[in-house]
Amino acid sequence: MTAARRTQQERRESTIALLVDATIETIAEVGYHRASLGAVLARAGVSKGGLFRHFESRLDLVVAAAAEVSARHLAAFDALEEEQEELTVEELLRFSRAEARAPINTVWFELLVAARTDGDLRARLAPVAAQLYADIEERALRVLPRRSLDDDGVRLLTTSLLHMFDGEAIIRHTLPRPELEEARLSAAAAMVEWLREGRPAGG
Amino acid sequence: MTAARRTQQERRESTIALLVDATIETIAEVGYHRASLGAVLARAGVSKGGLFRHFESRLDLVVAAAAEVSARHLAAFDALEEEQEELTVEELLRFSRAEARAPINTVWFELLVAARTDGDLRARLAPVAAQLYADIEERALRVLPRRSLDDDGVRLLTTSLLHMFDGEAIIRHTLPRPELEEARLSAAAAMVEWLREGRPAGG
DNA sequence: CGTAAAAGAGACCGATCGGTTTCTATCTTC
DNA sequence: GAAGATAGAAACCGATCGGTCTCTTTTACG
Repeated sequence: MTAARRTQQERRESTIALLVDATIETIAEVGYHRASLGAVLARAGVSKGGLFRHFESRLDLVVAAAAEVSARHLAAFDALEEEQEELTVEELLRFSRAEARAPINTVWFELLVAARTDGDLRARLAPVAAQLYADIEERALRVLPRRSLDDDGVRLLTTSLLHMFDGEAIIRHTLPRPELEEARLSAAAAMVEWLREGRPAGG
Repeated sequence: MTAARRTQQERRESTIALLVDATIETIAEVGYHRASLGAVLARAGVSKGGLFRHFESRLDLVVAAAAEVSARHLAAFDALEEEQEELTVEELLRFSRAEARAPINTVWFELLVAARTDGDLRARLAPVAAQLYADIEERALRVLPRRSLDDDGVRLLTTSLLHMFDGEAIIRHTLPRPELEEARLSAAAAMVEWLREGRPAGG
């Protein structure tokens, strides 16, 4: 049972991918503070020696996981956009909410919350977060046809809704409120429709 | 240098208060997963024996801290309400945002995020969260005069704004965006004013 | 092939974790 | 005051943490 011969680069990249995937899954499953190297390594089927060959520290590994989560968010959106030419506001909001609730996004929360009290993590996470939001807002500007909303308005609206869905997603694990959540999505969709079309007067 | 004589009840309650306060401060400062018993005890100036006399486990201590955080939120609102008879919408929103950003509220986030992956914590936290939201919504219903918004509408609006401020507060530590945040508060205030007064048509 | 470099396995390290146990100090009750 | 109960201090426990070190396996290159 000899393993297929691989180049060093292939070996390297596949091990790194195993580790990053396992890190995301482990954090999603047991949380950041319980996602020990031991737990990650067991899941990845890699040894400590293998890990520290490619990552200088647990922090490095975790930052790589954050970048991967970020990339997957964007890829999910791009896939949606590709398979459906015209997206309604409600479809956009349902997608955003689903992403906020997705298991990989819990990794994002875990890291953001941990970053508050961990200067090193915060410093490393900041550029990843900045790039993610820039990419999200770029897509929002592209995909949301509108009459009376300028670019800054779209950015404000987009980030406000993301924050709302994020906040909802966090507490929902402990205090779910299905009726409120459904009403919230409908109300948000109505509001966005109304804002983009140009309100009758004042505001 | 003999200590003043205290009853057992006084000793007990003051020690418990020391521990709960220290737990809140420690979680706020270093996060949930680094708020070890050692760190809490050092801050409280209490020994391990003293802690385990009153709390069965770290979980018990942490749940007591959550309840205290919840009580302080409500007390802060009640104090605001008392010192100012008429509250404008903007004042209400600024208060809500300030509470979402307050150090003690970071304790709340830490626990909510940890609760997702910790069934015991989640089970213990759920009733505390349910009571807190019930109390918040009760106050919202009392304090928000309105024409065209029913009670469910107020609940939806209140929780949606809280979620938004919570989401903003979380990412703000890593990715602050002061201009957006200020615009967000203004826009939210305008929206609430408009909703409570009764919109001209449709929606 | 042989040799050097890269990748990976796993024993090992000191520190720290939550929790237990033992013993002392303080308070209550009579 | 003495006796019993409550509160608190601190040594101690096994487990686990992130990280290092040494050694083996796999690939690269002549």
